Amino acid sequence: MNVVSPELNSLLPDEIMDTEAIVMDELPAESTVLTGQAEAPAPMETELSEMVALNVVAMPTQRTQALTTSTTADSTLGSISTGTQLLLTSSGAAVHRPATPSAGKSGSPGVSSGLQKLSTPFAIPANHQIILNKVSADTRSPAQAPKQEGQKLVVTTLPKGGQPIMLTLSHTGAKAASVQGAADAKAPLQQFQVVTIGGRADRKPVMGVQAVSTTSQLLAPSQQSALQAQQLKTVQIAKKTQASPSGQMITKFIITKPLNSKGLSGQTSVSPVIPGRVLPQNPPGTPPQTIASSETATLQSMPSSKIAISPLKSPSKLTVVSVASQAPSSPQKSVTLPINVALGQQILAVQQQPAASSPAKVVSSSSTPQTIKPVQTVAVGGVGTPQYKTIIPLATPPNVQPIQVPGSRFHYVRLVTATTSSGTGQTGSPNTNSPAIQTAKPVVVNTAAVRMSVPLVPAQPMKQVVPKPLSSSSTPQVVTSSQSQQRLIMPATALPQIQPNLTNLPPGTVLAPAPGGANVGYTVLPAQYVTQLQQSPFVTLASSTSFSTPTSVQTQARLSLNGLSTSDSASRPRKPCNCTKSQCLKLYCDCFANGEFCNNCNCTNCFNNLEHETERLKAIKACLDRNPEAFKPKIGKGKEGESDRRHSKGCNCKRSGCLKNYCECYEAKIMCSSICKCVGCKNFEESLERKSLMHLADAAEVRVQQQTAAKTKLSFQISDLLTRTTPAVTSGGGKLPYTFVTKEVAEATCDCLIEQAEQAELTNQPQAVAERMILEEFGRCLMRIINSAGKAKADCSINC
DNA sequence: GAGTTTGAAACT
DNA sequence: CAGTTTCAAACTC
Repeated sequence: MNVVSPELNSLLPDEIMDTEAIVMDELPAESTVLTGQAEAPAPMETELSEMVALNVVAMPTQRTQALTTSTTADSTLGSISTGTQLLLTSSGAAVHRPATPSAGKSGSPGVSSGLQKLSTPFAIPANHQIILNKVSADTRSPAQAPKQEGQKLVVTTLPKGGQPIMLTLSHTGAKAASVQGAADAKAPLQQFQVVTIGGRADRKPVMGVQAVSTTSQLLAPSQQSALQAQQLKTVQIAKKTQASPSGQMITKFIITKPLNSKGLSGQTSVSPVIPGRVLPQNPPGTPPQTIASSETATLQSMPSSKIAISPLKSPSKLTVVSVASQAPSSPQKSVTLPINVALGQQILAVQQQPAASSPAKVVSSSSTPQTIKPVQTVAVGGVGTPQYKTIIPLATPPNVQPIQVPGSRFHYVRLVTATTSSGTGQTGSPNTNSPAIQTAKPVVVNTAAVRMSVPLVPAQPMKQVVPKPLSSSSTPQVVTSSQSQQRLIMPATALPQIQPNLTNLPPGTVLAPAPGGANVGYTVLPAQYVTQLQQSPFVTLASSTSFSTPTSVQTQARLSLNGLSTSDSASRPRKPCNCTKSQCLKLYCDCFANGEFCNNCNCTNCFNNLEHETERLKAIKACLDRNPEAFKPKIGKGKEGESDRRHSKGCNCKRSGCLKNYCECYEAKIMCSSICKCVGCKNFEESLERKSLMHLADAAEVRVQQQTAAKTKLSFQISDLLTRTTPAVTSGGGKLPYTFVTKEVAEATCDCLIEQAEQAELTNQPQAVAERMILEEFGRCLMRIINSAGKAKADCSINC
């Protein structure tokens, strides 16, 4: 499975891609010890054959089938008895540990290099489905990042006293050990994903699970701290057990890596973004946090899916997490999760695809709302710098839409919701006919090298973001921390039954929407984008629900975008472009240059959208070839002793004197610096022209603000007056008919008052005089209304 | 709104 | 790297 198609990948700059591969091949069927092909090299550096699908079929005896890792569709299932611990390692060491000594064969001790132990065995509930899409790549320092071969992925369940299922995706052997041991401080950190599927949200999370990477074990504590050792990620999902059509209780675990949306674009869908919660990232070394989900999640990745990752302005990886409950009527369903990341933004596409009719694949689970812990946090283990993520459940309309974030760059997010499954579960893209999915394999584990695009933009401080909760049942949570790259997890739809639990999701990790689920998808968005998301027409933030845990909302550092706070940029929606010839695929286009999709623009023949991903990626590549820093902010911090903000390249103005918006320095409200090559520059500190212009600009801005405030105030006053006065139209009474004060009348009155205020201001009238003029005008307006009403009343009495 | 000006981006 | 062209935004009327 390709994360990025070879064609597209070749277009991406090498420096932004890094590969981390874990490949697990088929595991022996009927084997308690499941061993994939150790050291399986990634077929391609750019290829992710990293779908990890673990399908556990819980029979009445809670038999668990799992652990088939392969790119092929013929993987067989291993049978695991109830309460067994399943340990998978990509290194070929997949160990099935029976809970009881006689329950099964003991796994190879060497396999559990990174997985130390599970404190308490858990029974595997039926009908559990989890899909984890794992993207393991250090996007920030790809060149320095050795390939992660020791990644470990732990999947466990927290059901009714059962036993956890643990998947360890680690490459054992001298190679992995040497790599890990020799990892320098810059080496990307391995990440753990622990997915816990529990029958109840309030159940105790897998606190006893300790996952220790090989690197962590080899390194001293101080080294681990420096390296920010692999992070344990725990996801607890409360599930609901439900019988499959065949009558079998099925627990499905699917762990996949991001999929490329190519070939799936036609089927992709984007749902409105609904606020969810902000999940703080655990600092390195902190115990994993657990989030309980209220529903059973069935997730399945499409093997052919790809993920296109383009340089991010922000080094953080985007994580899309989609957890949806599957409709009972659609036992067979698969979800394709195309992910595209371009221009520093990460485009996430999640698409459902019908799975082949395999009993093992058939999973029927109805999402059941369950009590969820009010405060849940998801720690996102970023490499080097932890990152918060915004996970947005995707809403129903099955289409793909970009999410625009004005003022910020690289915010592309493709949201594809898992559509409600039909009886046949036909919602998938025809292009994603991967055998692995169509052929129902109980367990498919694929981990492959991922060549990730690395954002070259420094991390930005986060602004305070308070996503609006969507449904009352959902528990959106906002958790902030001092960490940069905070992100929110936002439910896109009111899906009471869904409460995905995501903890410590690694950057780039994608959790696919449950196939046939309740149309729920999750995408991770940087917190700084939330503001735009709330404003974007593409994203509907439901305000019907309030956070159940308002106290969890914490103040976040404000993001700085080109020197402007996120709130500033967010409050000023980006202007729509008017490109006609560039197809919005060149830096002429502000949308493209800002890493945004065109949205509500006036452009013609626009290719800056999801429908032209290939062209867009090529354009991005071309831009980066010309200028590797093309998508970096132009306004950065200047040299020491200079202004804090300056243009990275400097302007080249010749005729504008750098006092018009033609000048990028002036436009950014910064003065020209020594690196500018402008002629006749007047944009410097002592410039009288500049001061004059600034003064005028400030005065104009103040005037606008005052007018706006006055208008708002007067409108409110008029509205209040009208609402407090009971309309009374009596046939013969003396009361005036306030019903004549219509909206139009009120607006006209406001206009009159504003006009009066402007006149007072233009004539430099003192404030007291101005207020008097306005009040007098208001009185005249009232009199006119009264007179008109009285006249109309008289006319009515005559005519009627 | 049409036309002009401007400078960054793209191209040679 | 420099000169030229293209492009879209800013600006003017």
